[in-house]
Amino acid sequence: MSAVLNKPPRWERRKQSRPAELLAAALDLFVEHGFAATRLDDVAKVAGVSKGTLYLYYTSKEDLFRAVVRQNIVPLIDAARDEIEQSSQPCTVLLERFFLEWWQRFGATKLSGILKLVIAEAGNFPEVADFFLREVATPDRLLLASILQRGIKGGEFRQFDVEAATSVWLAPLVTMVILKHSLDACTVPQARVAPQRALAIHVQMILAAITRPGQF
Amino acid sequence: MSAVLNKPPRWERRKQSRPAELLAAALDLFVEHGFAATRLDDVAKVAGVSKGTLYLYYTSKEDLFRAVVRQNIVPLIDAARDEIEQSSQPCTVLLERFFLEWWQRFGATKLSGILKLVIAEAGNFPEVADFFLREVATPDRLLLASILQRGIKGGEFRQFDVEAATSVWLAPLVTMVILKHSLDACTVPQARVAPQRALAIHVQMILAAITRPGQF
DNA sequence: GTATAGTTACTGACCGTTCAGTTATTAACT
DNA sequence: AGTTAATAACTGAACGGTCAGTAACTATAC
Repeated sequence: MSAVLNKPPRWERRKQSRPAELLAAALDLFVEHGFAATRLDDVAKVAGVSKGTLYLYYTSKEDLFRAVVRQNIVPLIDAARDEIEQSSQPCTVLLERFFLEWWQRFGATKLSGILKLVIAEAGNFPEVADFFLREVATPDRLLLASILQRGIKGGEFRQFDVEAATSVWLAPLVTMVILKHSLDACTVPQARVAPQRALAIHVQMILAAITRPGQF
Repeated sequence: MSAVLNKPPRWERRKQSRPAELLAAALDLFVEHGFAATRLDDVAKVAGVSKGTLYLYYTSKEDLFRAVVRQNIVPLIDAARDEIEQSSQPCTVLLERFFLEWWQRFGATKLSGILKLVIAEAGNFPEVADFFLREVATPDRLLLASILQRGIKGGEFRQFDVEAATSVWLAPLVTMVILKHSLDACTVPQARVAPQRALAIHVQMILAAITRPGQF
């Protein structure tokens, strides 16, 4: 009669780990379905809690989204900024690394789905787009610009319109991300150039265009 | 008392013109808000009818969308195909015209908002994306491919992987369209290269890469 | 006066958000 | 150690608003 049944509790209190688990679930679902089409019910279910719990930690869907970006993407930019500022490598090398690691650490991962989401839904959620521009896109452009500026100041690169160049040269990365998360993901297999190869050519063209001849 | 008040009718029966008016309204709203976020109530209101009337002419939201594409975009492709088949101009000229007129007749107009919509919502509405690929994207790629093939056969162009090239060379057009309809439209004015100039360089690079030296 | 283009009112599903109530956990007091 | 009171993490039903689609009705035009 008095056997210790020791039934497991219906749930546990894990205040420490809930936020991270919710963010992980939210990241996956936002990437898969976008902002509007992601249901908070589903986020909660994937995180193993009820929807009410989600609201204990985040005040709204948008708040949840901001937290996802701050946890997953903003640190990437901060780390990159540190590396660039610390580094004493030639700017040609810094520039190549910028593009290659942008793709490796961001473009090729599911994180890039967030960029696609923002671009796709900017019109319907302007505050979300504003937030992303402020905390991610603009800092990212400034990072690239800082490398270019340094290269010009140090004489490695010739002089040119840095602001325009950053926009233009980031565009191919954005395209690759968008295709990866839209048409590529859903239908007929399209003939596509491998990202690595496209990147290599991109960098090669840029360097050919701005490196001072005979430098070093 | 018996003054002829001559009150105007509360509405008119205009079976002929309703469909076109509904399509025009739908095009504008789809371009502005996307597929999911466009309300059929609003489409009807802009067209000057009630939502019930919309359902007299189109069986569903998706049906309405297909009609918008068939009325506005498919004819562009058919017209282009005719022009290309009829034309006896050199393929270098045909190729340049393909890109310039792609932009003029489609990219620069609000029609390109439909392409952005499809890319943005392909994941959530796979049937819509499939339809668009079948009736627009693939025929468009084949159009470009046909010019390239003809150029190769006629000796104007050297031999190369036409299928891969079409995908790659359409990508910049797609990027320009997407940027025009997302971040560009909503926030901080970004430094951007004018589409015309980007196109000119794009064409120039392609021709430099594939024209047989000394041809003509 | 009748066929039908058109309207209006409705249904049912969906989803972000809230909150009253429930349960695991901790602390306090025997 | 065992009982109990207090706390706070968590649940899930319900609310309020939205919207695609439907159906019952009405005015128009011939």
